[in-house]
Formats: sequence, structure tokens, C-alpha cells
Amino acid sequence: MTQTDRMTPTAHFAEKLRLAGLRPTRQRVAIAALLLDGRHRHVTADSLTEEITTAGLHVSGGTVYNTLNQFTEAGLLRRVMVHNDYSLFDTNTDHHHHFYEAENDQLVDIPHDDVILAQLPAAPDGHEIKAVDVVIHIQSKNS
Amino acid sequence: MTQTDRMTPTAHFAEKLRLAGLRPTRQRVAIAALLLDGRHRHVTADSLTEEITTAGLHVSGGTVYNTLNQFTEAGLLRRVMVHNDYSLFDTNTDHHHHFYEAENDQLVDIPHDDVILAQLPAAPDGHEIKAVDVVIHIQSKNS
DNA sequence: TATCTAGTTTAAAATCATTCTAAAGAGCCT
DNA sequence: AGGCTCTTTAGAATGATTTTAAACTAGATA
Repeated sequence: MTQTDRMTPTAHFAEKLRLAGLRPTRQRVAIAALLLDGRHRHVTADSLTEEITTAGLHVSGGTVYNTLNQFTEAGLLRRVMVHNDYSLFDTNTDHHHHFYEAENDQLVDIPHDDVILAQLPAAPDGHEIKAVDVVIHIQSKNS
Repeated sequence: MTQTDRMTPTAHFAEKLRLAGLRPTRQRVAIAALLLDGRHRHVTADSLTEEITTAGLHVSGGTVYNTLNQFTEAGLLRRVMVHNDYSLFDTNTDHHHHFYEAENDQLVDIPHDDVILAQLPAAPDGHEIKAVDVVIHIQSKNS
């Protein structure tokens, strides 16, 4: 059994990465420390790069993209699909939905049980449902 | 009252464009004739360009993109958000949802009433709900 | 019908997020 | 420590989409 509680922060995130099947390199641990600390938020490759810089670190652009994709693939992040301009990642991987206000490119989490899907269609033959994403597009009333 | 029934196809689509607030230019009418004939399908800038070419016509790339955006803006098309690789447009603007199989980039309409949302959250203060998009991600069972 | 003007189209260049490349570097097993 | 594979890097490449500036046209007006 793993006891991430008693570990140094670095060891804690290194372990988390190992469990996810990712070799804990310096840059992946650094990014994990920023994104996987339990705070729920939405990031982009750009905003993450800013955070890294602010933390006094440097990770190449390619690696930021790779890491974001690998974390997503490993289930440590969740990709949110609301527009085609750039990729958005959610540090909250629990099942939940989103409000999206296009006007300000604003994404807001919808609390866990506030959406109830009373009926879902059966997946097409030979297929199974992997995930259900609900995006509620909103706009300010005076516009 | 408009009687698009008795019109020539061109006049019919020109009228449709006028009603949508779009000047019926030769290229917009041509694209409307291809996309707004009532058939429900999903197109991309690329697939539309192919169709145009197949029809023996030519519309510049920029205009294809502009037209797709303008039609969407005008409510004649609907943008479907399932990935970030390129834009998808749905000729069915009625309220409906989608299955999406990432593996084959396959998008399938979900019949009108097969999704029932029993409960929706209230929009954040000062906002109103504009649209609710449900995307059900599926995958083939043996993968 | 000739003219005008704002809105459109065009081909080509520009943009921009993202991916790829080839070489240098770093985990980690023995 | 040695070595093998996976990673990172900076920079080039990709590819969808937007922008540009000049040529064109729909539709109104004279």
C-alpha cells in the first residue's frame, strides 16, 4: 500500500505518476504538482506554461502539450470540449458537467447532481457508452 | 408571406438566405442548395468543398469558411463540438444530441426524444440558458 | 439602363495551436 | 557505473482557419 501522506511533495506526485503508468520525470512531476493538487480548475497549454514560468521553472512547449495529453490519456485530467480554438483541460476528473459562456469564453462547473439524465439511448450495436458530456451554453441576459 | 414552393430552386434558397439576413450571392445560394435541402448530415469545410467541386462549381476556401460561419450565426447550421481537430457542422438545427465515436471520428444523431433531462441547474445569475448539448462518447465493445 | 456603394469573393499570405523531428538528456534496471 | 529506453528540447513543420487588399457584384438609386 502507498502512503503518499508521509512523503515529500515531490515523492507524492512521483508516486501518483507511477501509479498512472507515467515515468516521473522532473517536468512531469513539476506539472503534476501544479495541476494535481486537488484544486479544481480549467487550464490551457498557454495558462499552464504561464504557471510554470511563474513558479520559476521552464518546460518546453512540446512537453507541455505532451504532458497534458498524457495526463488526459492516463485519466489524471479531463479534456473539455466547448469550442475549437484551443484545448481546455479540467483538473476535476469526477463526473460533472459545464456551463459555457461563449461571449467571455467562460467555463463553469456544474455541481455534481444538478443535471439528471432520466433517460439515455442505448449505444449503437457493438458499442458501449464511455462518457456523457453535457454542456449548457449560456449568455448574459442583456445581450 | 413567402411562397418558396412555387419558386425555382435558386429563388427558393435566395429567399431563405434573405430571410436569414444574408445577401443571396451566387456562392451562398450554391452552398445553401447543397446544405439546406432538408437532408440531415454533418459536414466540414473540407467535405463541403468536395461537394462543391463535385457539383462542378468553385468557391474559394475563405468563402467556404465564411459561409459556414455565417450560416451557423444565422441559425441555418449548427456547430457540433466533439473534438478540436476541425469544425463540424450539422444541417439539422432542431434540438437533438449526438453519439460520438472518437476511434473512427464517427458522429451519429440521437433521435429527438431519446435523451431526457429530468433536471437542469439554474443558469448563473444574470444569465440564461441558450442551448443544452449532450454528447455521448461511445467505443466499440472489443477495444 | 447606367451608376453607385456597401457588402462579398478571391488567391495568397498570415496566424496560431499543436505535432513532429533529430539530437541531447535522464530514469531506472542490472 | 553501464546501458537501454523513454523523455525533453528547440526549432521546423503541419494544418485548419483567418486575414488581406484588390477585384467583383447585389441591389438601390437616378
